[in-house]
Amino acid sequence: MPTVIAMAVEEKSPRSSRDRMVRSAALLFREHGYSGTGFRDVIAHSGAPRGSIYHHFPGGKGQLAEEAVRHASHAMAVGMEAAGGGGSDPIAAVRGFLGGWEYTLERTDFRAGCPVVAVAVETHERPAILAAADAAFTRWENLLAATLRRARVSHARAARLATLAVAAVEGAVVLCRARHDTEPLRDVGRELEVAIEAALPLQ
Amino acid sequence: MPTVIAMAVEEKSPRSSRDRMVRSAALLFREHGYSGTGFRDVIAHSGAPRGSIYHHFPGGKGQLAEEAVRHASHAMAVGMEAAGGGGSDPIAAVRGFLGGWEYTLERTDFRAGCPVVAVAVETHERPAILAAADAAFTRWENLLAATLRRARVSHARAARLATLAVAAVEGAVVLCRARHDTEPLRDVGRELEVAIEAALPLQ
Amino acid sequence: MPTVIAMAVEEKSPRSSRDRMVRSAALLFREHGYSGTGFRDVIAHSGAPRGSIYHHFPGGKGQLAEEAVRHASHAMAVGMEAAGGGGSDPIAAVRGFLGGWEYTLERTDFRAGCPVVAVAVETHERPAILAAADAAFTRWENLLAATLRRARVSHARAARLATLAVAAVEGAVVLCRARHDTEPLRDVGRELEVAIEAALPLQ
Amino acid sequence: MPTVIAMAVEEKSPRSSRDRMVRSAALLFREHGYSGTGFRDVIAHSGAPRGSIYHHFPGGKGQLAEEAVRHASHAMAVGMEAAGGGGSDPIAAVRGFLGGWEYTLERTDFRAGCPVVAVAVETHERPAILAAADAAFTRWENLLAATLRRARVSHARAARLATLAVAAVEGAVVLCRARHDTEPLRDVGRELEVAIEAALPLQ
DNA sequence: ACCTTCGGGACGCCCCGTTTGT
DNA sequence: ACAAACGGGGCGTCCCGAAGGT
Repeated sequence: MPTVIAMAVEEKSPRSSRDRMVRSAALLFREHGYSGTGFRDVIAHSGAPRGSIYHHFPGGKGQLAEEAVRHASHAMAVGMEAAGGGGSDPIAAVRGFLGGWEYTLERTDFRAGCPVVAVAVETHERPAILAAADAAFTRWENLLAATLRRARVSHARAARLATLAVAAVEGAVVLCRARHDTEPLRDVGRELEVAIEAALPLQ
Repeated sequence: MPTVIAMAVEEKSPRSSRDRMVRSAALLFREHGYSGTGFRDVIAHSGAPRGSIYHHFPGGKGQLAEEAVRHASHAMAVGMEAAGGGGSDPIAAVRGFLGGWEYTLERTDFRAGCPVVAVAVETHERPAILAAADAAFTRWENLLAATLRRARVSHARAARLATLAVAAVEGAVVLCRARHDTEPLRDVGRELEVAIEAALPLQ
Repeated sequence: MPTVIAMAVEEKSPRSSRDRMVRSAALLFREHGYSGTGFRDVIAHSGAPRGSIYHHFPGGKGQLAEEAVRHASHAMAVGMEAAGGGGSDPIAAVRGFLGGWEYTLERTDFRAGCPVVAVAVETHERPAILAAADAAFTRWENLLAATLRRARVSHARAARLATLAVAAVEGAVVLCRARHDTEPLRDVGRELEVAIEAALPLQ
Repeated sequence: MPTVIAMAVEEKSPRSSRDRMVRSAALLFREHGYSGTGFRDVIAHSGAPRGSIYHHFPGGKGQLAEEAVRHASHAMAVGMEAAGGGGSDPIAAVRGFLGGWEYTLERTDFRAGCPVVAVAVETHERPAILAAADAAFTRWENLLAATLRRARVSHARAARLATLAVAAVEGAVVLCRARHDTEPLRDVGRELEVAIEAALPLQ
């Protein structure tokens, strides 16, 4: 149910002013990237007061990005688990991961990609930003790898396949934005399913 | 021969002041992204005169990015062809593609990624920029797909596998930058090889 | 005894949180001026709690500055009296005044000047700040003038010489900071002594 | 002729946009100090365009301050020479120096002091700012010292008296601003004259 | 009484991508 | 082919309240 995943990322009910800023940052980063998103944009999008930024994020934009990445990481993980990430069907798990992006791309007319990737493609002074991005990717890989292992794929193979899936889907999202078409994501999905089925033990 | 590829991207002998700006833009985009790279940086890196920008690029920063993407697209394609992209060994072709990135990542201590991805993750007013990125990805896919077809993989399957390869490698480069480690790229490479071999017809 | 004077300004044992803020403000003003010193700096330097500012100083930064000037005025006056300002040797009194600054300049590597001057060179909305500065200068002049009168210098002459001394020493402190050298202060001291001796009645 | 001096500082006919910025900076620094004067104020006062600042002063505010100090230094020196600084009457030279400030203070209702002092009372990252202030003070001292030497005062004594005069006048300007009265300046002037006359050789 | 959280608009300096004159 | 000049926005920080906890 891709909608569920996307909702986990996008529709989380706004709570505090601070949370809204983090969520807005994630939403804006995935469209305009880190450098392309200004505090001004975050303020306008979240409706948060301007003077509160430094109060909530003394570490400045870097800290905001760090938390936005963690927020996106968590939201996606929750969505993946809801889509079967806790079970033993790796195909379903990958479909959930992939479907979430397909939904997001179409819903935003290919303006939005993955905020974690958007932050990770820029060199940052603050290494914690990249560390948060790494943690996000690793978490998603672990979710998929666990599903594969539950389907009796070997530990090492499961890890590699999970890395392949995360990398391929994230890469495909970029291709889709450039092509203004979800075909790359669907093609990647089909081949990932083939690769996973081939890795499953007989019966 | 990764070195050959990387050289094709990085060491192309500078010719005109205009070419140097395009090349510098590509080198800077892959580190700091589109918005994170200013004209000032391009000027400083290329040594070109300040006032020449709008003489050479009346379309402004967007035009420069467009040409930088085309430049990177071409350089990478040349490198891939040199690494076996013209032959009938798809494994070698993928290894060439992948090895180029591994070399670049390590040489720059993971500061540099793919300039095409860096440009594609931001929404642009000028659609031609994304079109150029799409053309780059498509060209690389076509190179790999042609190799697969020459190895007797069906047309449709070859296209999908090529898309998987480009998406997975580009995604893995992002993962590697976040992890400060080339392991994701190597894992992706191993699984891509497995998938390709499984797709080849029996002898 | 210059050390005594400086101690009176700098080492006064901290009492209440409020007093520490006033003292910190004086110490920071003499280095960075009024506009160059923010509440943030005062908080950090004094260790006072952030939310207490407007409890203790409802008049805001202006009130803090006013009290800082009064604090500095008093501390300097105490030091001058300790150095002979209560006696009948004007030369000793001037030496005490001057020596205090020489000590402060050297101890801070010429980063710190007179906080009263630092506040007086800026136009303020709140006139009470300048009034406090005027009171400080006047108090110091009166101390020196009283010593001169006790040495039998006429009332009017004593007042003028005291003004000269205060003005010259304060001006010399500024010159010393610019020159990163105490020579101007020493030169001014020598000439002030000559002028005072010339003003003393024979025998 | 104090008016002449003040005109040299204040009424210099504006030439380039850049010169107007430097002049405005000097005029604003003398009222609000270095930190109290923002680029916005300089822009508004000079009428210069905002975007030109970084073009004309790549060194930022520090460079602007440096040049403003040099501008003030030169203007004052020109005024002093016009008021007798080139002759052999030290009393006239001091009167010219002092009268310029008296005129400025009254004309601005004691809002304006010496821009060089205003800059020198703050600690600066850029040491060149303080160096420029030192050069200004030294230049003025040398002008007065030369006059004293021409009146046959010994080299060393002339230097010390010149330092006393510059320090006392600059200090007195600060006192006058605090007191909102030119009396300190007049008192200092009388005592400086006495001291200088005492230093002159008998006919 | 004392202190904290949170908020609030304005402005700090710097630098951006661009246009205007040669 | 280039330098000068331009207006707007970058992030960070300013000084100051409002509301509430202890």
